[in-house]
Amino acid sequence: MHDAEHIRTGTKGMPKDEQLSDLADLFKMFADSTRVKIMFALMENELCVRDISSALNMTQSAISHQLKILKSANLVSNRREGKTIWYRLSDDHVKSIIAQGFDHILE
Amino acid sequence: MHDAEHIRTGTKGMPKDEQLSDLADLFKMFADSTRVKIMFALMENELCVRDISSALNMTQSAISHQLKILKSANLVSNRREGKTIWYRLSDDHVKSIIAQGFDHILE
DNA sequence: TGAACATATGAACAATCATTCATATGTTGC
DNA sequence: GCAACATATGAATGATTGTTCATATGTTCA
Repeated sequence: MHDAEHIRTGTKGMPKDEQLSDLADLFKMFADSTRVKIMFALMENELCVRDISSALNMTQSAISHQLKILKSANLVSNRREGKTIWYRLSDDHVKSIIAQGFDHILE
Repeated sequence: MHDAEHIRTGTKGMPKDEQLSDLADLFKMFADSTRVKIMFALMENELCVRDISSALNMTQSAISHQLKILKSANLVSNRREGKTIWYRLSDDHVKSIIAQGFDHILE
């Protein structure tokens, strides 16, 4: 099911400190409601910064800062098309992680 | 696969603001390496505070504070047995969420 | 080239948060 | 009751971080 099945099942011992730090850093990306909203918005369509700003009713600057953070974590990618820059989720793991989180919340 | 399948697949629209905040709050619990290490340690066995303190080489107080936070989020539970208090993961979602995170990291 | 638009970025500020230190609470056995 | 042990808790502090404001970069079109 998971590449990290041995982790879910608790076998093979504790990973290295650095890996657990990386894991915490990954979850940090999902630990802010603005970033979660951005990723959620990107689940359906590619969007430009202004689309997201108005969808979340937030400043262009705030969104831009967060997109940069998400990009540095390789969770979103972008492409330029003239003046506008289109953002998208980098891969399906984002969807999986969010869905898994919802599973816990919706119980 | 998931209770929140419609989320993973991106159908049914955007959840309420409060839900996305709750989601961010959940991931906040995994966004600190100390807490991740604690949860990891609890994957195999029930442990008491002192067990965890020495396993992570951290202060009893620091661990106790984090355990309180994890407990308030219903991610860990405990039971008293004389002087010692045993902690355990509340349910398997914790393992699933961590495993999912590792899937992304280990790519 | 210059104006208009879209996005990025740096500095500053307020808020959040993890750890430490000191101390309190709770439990056991004598 | 009292000492010894196990854990919890409150206040203080240093570090991290999200947003804002002002401004810079980059692109198009006339």
